Amino acid sequence: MSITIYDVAKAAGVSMATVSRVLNGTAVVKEETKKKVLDAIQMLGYRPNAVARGLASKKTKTIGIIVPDVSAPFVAEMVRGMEDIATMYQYQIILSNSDGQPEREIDLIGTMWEKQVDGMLFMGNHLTGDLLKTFEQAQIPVVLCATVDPEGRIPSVNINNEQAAYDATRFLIEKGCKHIVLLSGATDHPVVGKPRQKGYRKALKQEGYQAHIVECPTLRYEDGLETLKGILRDNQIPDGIVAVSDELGVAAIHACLDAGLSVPGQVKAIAFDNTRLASMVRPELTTISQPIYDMGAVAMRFMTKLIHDEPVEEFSFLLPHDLTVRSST
Amino acid sequence: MSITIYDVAKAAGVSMATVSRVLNGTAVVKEETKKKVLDAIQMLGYRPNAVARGLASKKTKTIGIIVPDVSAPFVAEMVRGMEDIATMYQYQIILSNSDGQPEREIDLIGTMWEKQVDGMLFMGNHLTGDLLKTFEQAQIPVVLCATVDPEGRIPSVNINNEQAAYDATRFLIEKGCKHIVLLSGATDHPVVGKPRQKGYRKALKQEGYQAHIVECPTLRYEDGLETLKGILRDNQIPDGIVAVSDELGVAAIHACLDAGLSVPGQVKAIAFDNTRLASMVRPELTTISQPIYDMGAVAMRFMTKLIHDEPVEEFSFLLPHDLTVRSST
DNA sequence: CTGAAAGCGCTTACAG
DNA sequence: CTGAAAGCGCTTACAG
Repeated sequence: MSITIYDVAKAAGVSMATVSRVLNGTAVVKEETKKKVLDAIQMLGYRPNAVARGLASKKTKTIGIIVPDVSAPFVAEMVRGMEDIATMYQYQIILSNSDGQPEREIDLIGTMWEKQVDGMLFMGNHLTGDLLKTFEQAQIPVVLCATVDPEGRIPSVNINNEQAAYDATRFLIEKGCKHIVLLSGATDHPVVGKPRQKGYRKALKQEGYQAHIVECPTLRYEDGLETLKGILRDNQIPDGIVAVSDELGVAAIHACLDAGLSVPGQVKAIAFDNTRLASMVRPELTTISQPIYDMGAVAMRFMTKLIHDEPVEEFSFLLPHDLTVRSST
Repeated sequence: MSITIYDVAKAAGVSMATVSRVLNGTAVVKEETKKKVLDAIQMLGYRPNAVARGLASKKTKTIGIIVPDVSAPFVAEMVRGMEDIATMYQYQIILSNSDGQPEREIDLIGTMWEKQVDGMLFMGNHLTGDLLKTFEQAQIPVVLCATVDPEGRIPSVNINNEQAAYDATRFLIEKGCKHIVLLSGATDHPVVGKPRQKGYRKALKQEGYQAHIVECPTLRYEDGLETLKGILRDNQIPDGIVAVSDELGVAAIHACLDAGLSVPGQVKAIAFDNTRLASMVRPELTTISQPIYDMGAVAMRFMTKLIHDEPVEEFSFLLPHDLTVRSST
């Protein structure tokens, strides 16, 4: 049998309510009584049962996090940011991977709901109607991270993707590139698709250059390599490449080098994210630096505000991005 | 107010106990009654409160995971393996980062204990006495992952690090290398230190070659680069490098290239882990492939066995490693 | 400042 | 096959 609040109360010669009060600091307790309680706790090695507390107080001090895949570096770093802030506010996290599958996402929301999480952080692709409905049913605060709700119904933390893509493209233009390919994610993707294509197009249009958008099935290196090889094989050799992830950017560099093209001499490459990978290639990758860790941290901080009913000014956060220039451009 | 089991019971015209039984399948329920209950659940959109269930049943269906840092690719992939198996067995995970700090590790164990996790998966460095004592107090199953207990008191999942280091070194020797440097972790580290140094030494000794071990403060790229530059600057140019992580391996390649040495022409490099990074460099990195995902999966699978008191044969798992040959050797 | 008691939403012997 | 009731270990009005 483990030690309960009852044992502590008995040992200290007070009521359970009093023990609870010193534990939670929910009311003033005479200094002397407090000391007796603390001593008893110490002596017995008592640890409060958070599950019982959760049932009684209807607050579990845990936040659910749903992401497509923790093993992706971008996601892992974001989760780290979330976790650090959660710890700071004495919350723990329940983490689940959805692989971006809508049914799984809904499933996970349900399970977390059953676990009575105090809030949920969500990273995904499209916000389907079913998803929104499930969030609504769960009746707990939700914050999106690196995920946009085109209709702004749910608070979210992102960068300005359109502007970032514009900046990246513009940078290549200023370096003298005229035939710039965009290695894009799925066109209908609300983060790595549409808005970045828009920013890219805008920059080209200003110069009257032709757009050349290629969708990659995923943002992973292997797919990037494949896609790029296809482009180079068709002899549509660009002089600039904007890739929507560092992995695609590295793939771009390698595909060019493998084809005998010099980087940044003949082809310049710029990417998105500034994960650690960007500096682990030669030439090192110029990239739009996203504050990935901060995005997770801000999302979690915002969550704590929502949970504690603190006043909030903003609703959709757009964190600043930056251009980290290295030797691939 | 949310819907409780009481509401369902009333709607179905049965007792709470019966609802509980159909929910958990803990006893046979007449087909007709069952249907009534299921209909009521459906109609009301009832979801059982897992916290209340946890309090009553003393099982929370959650596993605590403590790792140094999820944002490290090795760790992230391992965690993914854990999570997938947990999902398979209907468990959820609480994830925390310790940054390898002993006090923090002990703290986290305490918090997870309060949360009544059914078991804990632990990845860390040294198993201090305090740590072991805390595990013991918590009275729940613990499994180590990519972490060794030199005295075998706690079940664990690893590869045979000594053998792996031997294999890597031997491979370079067979490729003709005579001056092989080991880019090692801290010498007293029970995973990336001692055992790998031992395997390395053994392989060299067989040939009568001289050992040259250099400790890196961390296993990260930046430190590897720094360390390697020091070695090359001292004009102690090796013809082979064994690095204990892929990041160090990539650093080795780049340091050599930057110093005008050809890889694998003048210097051959081999590393550990086979994370995705290994194939994202040129030349691609030859590396000891660790079944990272599987290590996490096996550890979690073993945990489910411990929790359910299934008979277990083994205690310390040594998963097979492999040598993935690429172009850096 | 402190205590007695109800209640959080389940599970689980115990009866029948 | 099903129900009534105790109990899991806390918190929280309510009294005093």
